[in-house]
Amino acid sequence: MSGLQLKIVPINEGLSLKARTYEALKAAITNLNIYDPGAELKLDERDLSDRFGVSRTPLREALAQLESEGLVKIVARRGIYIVRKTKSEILDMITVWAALESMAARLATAEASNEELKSLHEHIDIFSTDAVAQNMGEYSDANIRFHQSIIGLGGCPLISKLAEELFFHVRAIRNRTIGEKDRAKRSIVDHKEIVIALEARDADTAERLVREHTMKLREHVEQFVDID
Amino acid sequence: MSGLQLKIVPINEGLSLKARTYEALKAAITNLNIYDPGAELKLDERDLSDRFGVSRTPLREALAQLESEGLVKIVARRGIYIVRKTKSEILDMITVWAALESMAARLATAEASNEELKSLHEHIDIFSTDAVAQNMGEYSDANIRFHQSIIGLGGCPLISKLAEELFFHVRAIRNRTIGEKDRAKRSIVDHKEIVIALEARDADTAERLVREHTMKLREHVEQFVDID
DNA sequence: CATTGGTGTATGGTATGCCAGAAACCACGT
DNA sequence: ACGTGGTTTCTGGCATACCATACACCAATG
Repeated sequence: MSGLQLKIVPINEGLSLKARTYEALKAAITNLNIYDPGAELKLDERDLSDRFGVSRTPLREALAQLESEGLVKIVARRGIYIVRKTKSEILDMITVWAALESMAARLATAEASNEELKSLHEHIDIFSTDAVAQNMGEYSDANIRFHQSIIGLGGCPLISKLAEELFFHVRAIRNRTIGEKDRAKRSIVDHKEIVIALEARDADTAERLVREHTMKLREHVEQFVDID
Repeated sequence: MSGLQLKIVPINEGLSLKARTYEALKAAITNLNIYDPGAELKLDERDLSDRFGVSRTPLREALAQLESEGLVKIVARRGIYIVRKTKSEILDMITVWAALESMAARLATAEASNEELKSLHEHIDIFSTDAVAQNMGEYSDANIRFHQSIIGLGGCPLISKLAEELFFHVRAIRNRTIGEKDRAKRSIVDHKEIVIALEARDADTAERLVREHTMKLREHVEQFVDID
C-alpha cells in the first residue's frame, strides 16, 4: 500500500514577507479596538519595520494593500493612520450586507441541498429563546455562523468574499450592539422563520425575511450606536 | 470683486508616482481587449518601469494594488499576468450587480426626489423601440447611464463604489453581448417599467424588476457568451 | 538519441540609502 | 509676550543594488 511511498508534504515555507506582513498587520488592526477614544491610530513605517523584522519595502507594499482595502490611510510625509469608519459608512455596509445576503438566500432556495439547509438548524436549535439570555457571547458566535452559512449556501463565491470584507469592518462595532436580550430573542425567531422559508424553497419570502432582518440591525445601529 | 484677488490654482502637480502609475496601468489594461486570444497578458516589471519612466518601487506598489483588486496576478520569479476572469466569475459579478442595483432601486423609492426620478427618462425616452436598432452603440451608452443613475439615486455611496468596480470587469465582455436588436428592444421596455415602479414609490416592484432585468442579462451571458 | 545534471539568465523579492516636504522647535526682533 | 523666520527632525516617496529561484539551454553520459 501507500506505506511504501514517501509521504511528501508540500514545503510551502510560508508566503512572501509582504504577504506575511500583510497578515500580521491586519491581525494587529483587527485586535485593536479602533473605536476606543484612546486607541493609537497612527503608525510609523520605520517603527513597524523594526518590530516586524522586515525592511520597509515589503512593509510598504503590505500597507499599500491595506490602504486600497480602506483599512488605513497613508498621507505623504505625514503618517499612516488607521481609519475609523464613520457611522454613515457602517450603515452603508450593513445595507450592502442586506443586499448580498438576501440575494444569497434567494439563490440558496434553488442551489442548496436539503441536507445543507438542514444544517442551518445547528446554529439555531441549540438556543431556546430563553437560553439565549444565558450566554450572549456564545449566541453571538452562532449568530454569525448562521448568517455566514446562508451566504455560503448561495453558492456564489463573490458574495461570500464581499460579505467577509464587510463583516471585518462591522465586527469592530459589534461589541456595541449586542447585549440586549430582547433583540437576541427576536433574532432567534427571525432565524427560524428564515429557515422555514428556505426549506419551503420560497425564494421571495426567504429574500425578504433576510433583508428585513439585516435592515433591522441597520436601524438599531442607526438609533443606538454612537461612534462618531 | 474677485478680480482684485490672485487666482490661485492648486499646484497639485499630479499625484504620487505610484498613483499615476496605477492609473496609467489601469487605463492600459482597460484598453486592452483581454479576451482576445492573441492578447499579450504577461507583463514585466523592468520593461514597464522603463516605459513609464519610473523606478520599480512605485511601479510595484501600483501593481500590488491592481493585484488586490484582482486585475493582475503576480507570481514570484515567474511573471505578472493580466487576469482573465472566468465565465463563472463574470456570472457571479452580474449576480452581485443584480443584488446591489435592486437594493439601490428599493432605496431610491424612499430617498430620491421626484425630480431625480424624472431625470431617468432622459436615458430612455430618446429611444423609441425602433430607434434602438438604429444606433446600438449610442443606445449602449445610454443603457449604462440608466443603470448607473438608479444606483446613484439609491443614495448609498458604497453600493455605487462596488458597482463601479464590477462594471469595470463586466465591461470587458460587453462587446460580446450587445448587438442583438431584440434584446435591446426588450431592454427598453424593462427600463420603462422600472421607472414606472420607481415613480409609484413601489419598492417591492422596483426591486424585483431591476433584479429580474439584470438576471436576464446573466442568463443571456451564460447561454451565449463564450470566453473560457 | 534520450536522459540527466549543471549552468546561465530572467524576473520578482528584499534591503538600503537618499530625497523632499511637513511639522515642530528655537532664537531673535519688536 | 508675541509673531516671524530659519533650522532641525521626522516621515513617507523613490531609486538602486543585490538576492533567490524558476526556467531554459547545454553538455556529458549511457
